[in-house]
Amino acid sequence: MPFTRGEFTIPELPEVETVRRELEPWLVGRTILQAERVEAPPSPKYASLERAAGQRIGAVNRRGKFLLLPLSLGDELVVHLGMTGVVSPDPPEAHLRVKLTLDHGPDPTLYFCDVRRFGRFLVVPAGDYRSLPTLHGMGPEPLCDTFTAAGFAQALKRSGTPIKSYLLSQKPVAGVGNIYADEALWRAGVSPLTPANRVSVCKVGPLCDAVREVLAASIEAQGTTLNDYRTVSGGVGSYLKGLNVYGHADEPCPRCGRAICKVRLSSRSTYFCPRCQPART
DNA sequence: CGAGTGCCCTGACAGC
DNA sequence: TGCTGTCAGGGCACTC
Repeated sequence: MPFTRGEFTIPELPEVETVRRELEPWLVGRTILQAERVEAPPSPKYASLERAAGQRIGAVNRRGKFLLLPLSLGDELVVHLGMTGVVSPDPPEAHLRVKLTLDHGPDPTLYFCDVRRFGRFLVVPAGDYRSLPTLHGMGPEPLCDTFTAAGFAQALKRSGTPIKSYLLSQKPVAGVGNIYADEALWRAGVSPLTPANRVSVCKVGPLCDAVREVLAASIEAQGTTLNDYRTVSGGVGSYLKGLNVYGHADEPCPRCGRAICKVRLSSRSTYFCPRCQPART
């Protein structure tokens, strides 16, 4: 689900999945004739991009917030939208970073626009994610059967870092961003500051469920929000309405009425209810 | 090696 | 009006 701030939409996992579904029918089977870096200096974020030329796109997959496009000559195109990345068949007015020329067919040019340059658009040997440590060490997909309470419990034992920080690392489960981490922890009644390996046993299952529910609900709301976003800026309100704690500092907790607290954790804004999410060991 | 910090990058916005 | 400072955050380099 997109989180709209001003004119920008922060891509969360559901939006990346939406992008994947849009790219699939467009790109699968097409051959990349040319891959160019535009308005961007050489950078690891666009590593080996030119290797994509001459290769056919075999699929459009997703892992967490990464898009993975296996190519015909043994490489893989890795795309991360970062904060402001947009993939489109139409040229952007500014901030164009990558241009892919495709073989014959509709919409023969793919433009990657990224205002804040947090995104990536690079080529690696297929499955070789050593240059992308987060992808390399990524946990199970939250909406797949591979994400289980038992496995989640095992993962949480491996770290003493605050549970929210650990969720953001993508290691215990893939695709949880700052907003969803706060919302899931609130739903489960777990303090974001609790060390991962001290989350009480009886809370692991609920937190596992909360992660799934928050992401599933956001996917459900995606269409509506996208429509609003396209029409005007109404998408902001409709999405924010669905959030219980994120962005609601000093407002009453929807569950107990106590004021929502805002703190900095891992250089991220963190919102929680001190009553519903007590810090206990 | 785990944990913590700060950088990247740009635009919106508040305050003076 | 126009300038300055602050905020936003996914991933990763760096330090301890």
